[in-house]
This record gives sequence, C-alpha cells and structure tokens, in this order.
Amino acid sequence: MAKAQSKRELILDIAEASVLSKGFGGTSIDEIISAADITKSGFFYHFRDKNHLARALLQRYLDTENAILDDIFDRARDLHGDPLHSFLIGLKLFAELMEDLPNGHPGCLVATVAYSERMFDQEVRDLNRQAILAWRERFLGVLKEIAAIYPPRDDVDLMTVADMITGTVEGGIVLSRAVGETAVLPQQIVLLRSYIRLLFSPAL
Amino acid sequence: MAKAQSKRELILDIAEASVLSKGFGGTSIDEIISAADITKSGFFYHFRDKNHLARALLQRYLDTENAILDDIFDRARDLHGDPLHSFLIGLKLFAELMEDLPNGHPGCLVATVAYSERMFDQEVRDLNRQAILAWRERFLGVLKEIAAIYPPRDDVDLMTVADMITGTVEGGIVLSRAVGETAVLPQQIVLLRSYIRLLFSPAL
DNA sequence: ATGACCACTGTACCGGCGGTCAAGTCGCGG
DNA sequence: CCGCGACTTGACCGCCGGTACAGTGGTCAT
Repeated sequence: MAKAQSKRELILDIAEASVLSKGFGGTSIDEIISAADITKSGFFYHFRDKNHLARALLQRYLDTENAILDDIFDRARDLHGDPLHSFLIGLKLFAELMEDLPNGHPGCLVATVAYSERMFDQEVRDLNRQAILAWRERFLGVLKEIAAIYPPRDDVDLMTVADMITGTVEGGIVLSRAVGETAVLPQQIVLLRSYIRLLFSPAL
Repeated sequence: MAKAQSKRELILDIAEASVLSKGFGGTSIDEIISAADITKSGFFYHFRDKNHLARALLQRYLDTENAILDDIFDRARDLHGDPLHSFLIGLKLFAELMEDLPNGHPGCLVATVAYSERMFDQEVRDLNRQAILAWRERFLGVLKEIAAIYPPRDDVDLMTVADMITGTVEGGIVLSRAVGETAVLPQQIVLLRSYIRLLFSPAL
C-alpha cells in the first residue's frame, strides 16, 4: 500500500483494503470518508456512486497486477532464453514474491467482483471478464512457445493450462485466507510449477 | 436448490442464492423476507441476527458438500480397488457432476466467507477454517494411500497436493463465474486429474 | 488583480437497511 | 383447553447510499 499522493488515491487505497476484507457490499462510504478524513460531498466529487468507485478500484488493481506480471516474466526471460526454463523461473519468482508478503496476499479484486456480480453494472463485469481473458492469452502465448519445443506429455488443452495459472493463484488466495496460513499460496504456485515441469519435460 | 420444507429452510435457500450472487454484505434481510413471504419479525424469530444466518448458511452448505464428496469418492472406491485409479475415477465423476450443472456452479460459500472475513464473528471464521482443514485431511489420506503404492515422480509435499484439490475447485469457480463460461470449472478438474495421473503413474 | 477552475466543505434531506421491542394470532399435540 | 412453536403487526432507532446545491480556499493564466 503505497502512500497516497492525492485524496482520490487515498480513497482508493482505503476502499481497496476494506473491500478485500469485508466485501463490496460490506464496505460503507461513511467508513471510507472518515478514514480518509474527507466529507461525503468530497467523496461524491471524485466518484459519482459506488459503482464508479468499483470501476476505478478494479481498473487500478488490474493495471498494477499486470505491471507486476510483466516485470516478473520479463526478468525471467532475461535470465534464461529457453521458454520453458524461463517460465519456470518466472513462476519461482512469483512464488517468492507471494512468500515475501508479510501478511499474506491481501486478496484479488477479480474474485470479489466475481462473487458479487449482481452488485455491479455490466461495465464492471465486462472489465473483470476481460482481465481474466487477458491473463488467459498472456499465459497461452508462453505455453504455445513451450509446446512448440517440448511436446506435452499428456494430451492437454493449452488454454485450460493457461487458465490453471490464474486459477491456482485465485484458489491459493482463497485457501490462504480461509485457513490463515500465508504459506499456502506460494506453495500452490510452486506445485503448479512442478506440474508445468512434469508436463513439458522430456523424461525427467 | 431443493424445495423448502419449512420457512427456515426457505429463508436459507433464498439467502444462499443471494449471498452467492451479491455477497453477504450486499444481501439485505428485507429482500430475503419479501422473497420468502415472511415478516421481519418472522426472520428474527429464526435467526438472532445476520451472523447467525451466516453460520446456519455455512453449516448447511458444508454438510451438503461433504455428503456429495462422500458419495462420489465412495462410488469411485466401489468401481476400482486401487487407490490411484479410484481417485482418478472420483475426479472424473466430480468433473462430470460440475459439467452437468445447467447454469454452472452457483459458487462456494467458503470463498465468500474468506473474502468477507471482517463481516463475521470468530465462530463463522473458525467454521470456515475447519472446513478447509477437513478437506485437506480428506484428500491427504487418499494421497498417502496412493503414494505408498506409487512413489510420486516429483518431490512434492502431499499436504500441498491435497490443498491443490480444494484450490483447483475454488479457483475454477472464480474463473468460471468471472468469464461466464461454465465449462472452465470441469476443465480445471480434468486438468488436475491429469497432474495427479502424471505425478503418480510409473512411466506413462 | 482578477477571474476561472479545481478540489473540496457544509448542510439539509430522502428512503432503505439492520436490528429491537412488545403484544398478539393461529394451528396442533397432549 | 392449555401450552407451545411459528409466526404477524406495528412502532421505533440509527446507519448507510445517494441527491442537491450553495460556498470556500488555493492555484494559475491573462
């Protein structure tokens, strides 16, 4: 949670933390404005209503997450030219990043939106959908490169494998939070890495 | 969603559907009581407050889910004596069950509780935690049986593999809902099955 | 210096929602 | 016919999302 440079960013910071711990419907504007030391009118100056807050929240979240993913997998590319090995390094870096979060992963807004669909307008739901589809394409691209060199050992659909990357993270976050063990998420990513290695490695 | 035999069950049916589509904080008692054709006092006769509703909701959900899992993996046991093959059959049956849901999986209450932690008292959070831990133990038992016969091909922690079963389902549900493709969840389960097979099969 | 604009504040109001309270109703089994 | 479980009636409270609109202090270009 970086220091807010403007009231608008401060509102988003506070709202994000609250939404991830209480859900969107459980987050009150009154609570946000008192924490941000702003008036109700001040809040509605920045966001027309709660739906606009949700959209800004989700958009900002997706931008930062995608920047992190770009960074990790770009660095992994620099460390190894081979697509399989570079991807495995990327997953390891990702797991380490998740492990270094002191209080565990704060939660994924995509999941909260998915579990409160009927609270949002079509625009927010579409944004959420496009985010998942973008991750699917991102990982599918890498997996196709890998499969071109290393034929998969099992007859799997690469798109489903791409979804598994996102799904493992989403599932790992739910588990981590529910049991209160921050280690669960990084462990799940490492296990996913084991599957990818097993799937594409020629006779380990 | 079976037909309610009592007003109490009817309230739980309506509340469950609403909580899974709008979140707990987004579900209003007024909305539940008008759908259940009951008065507000009638609602509070059955549940002292929203927290007690949450507890009853979660408890009932866990009981039915565990009964379904018992049924599936018991049937799989009957179909094949070998623990690995029986587990693989169980996962297939599970995937088929998820595929046959006409509108996709309605969502998992464990995930909604995990993503609205601060809305509930300690009792509800503990119930949620115990549910995940019970699934961990359930699958860990099976995996230990399998590993005793088929040594895993990769040096994995079986508890983490057990968590992966639960995590795949939770992640698969989030993805399915977010992209609006009911097929994603069953696909993820089938892919998990591919990993289990790959992990334990002696040189496929 | 002045005026326009940005980022807010102040105040008053609305209906919905979670929750409380006390008293009453209706059917059913003992 | 009495008691009990499963509700209803109706009045009330304070919080919350949202609306409306007039006002204010600082910054910046002219």
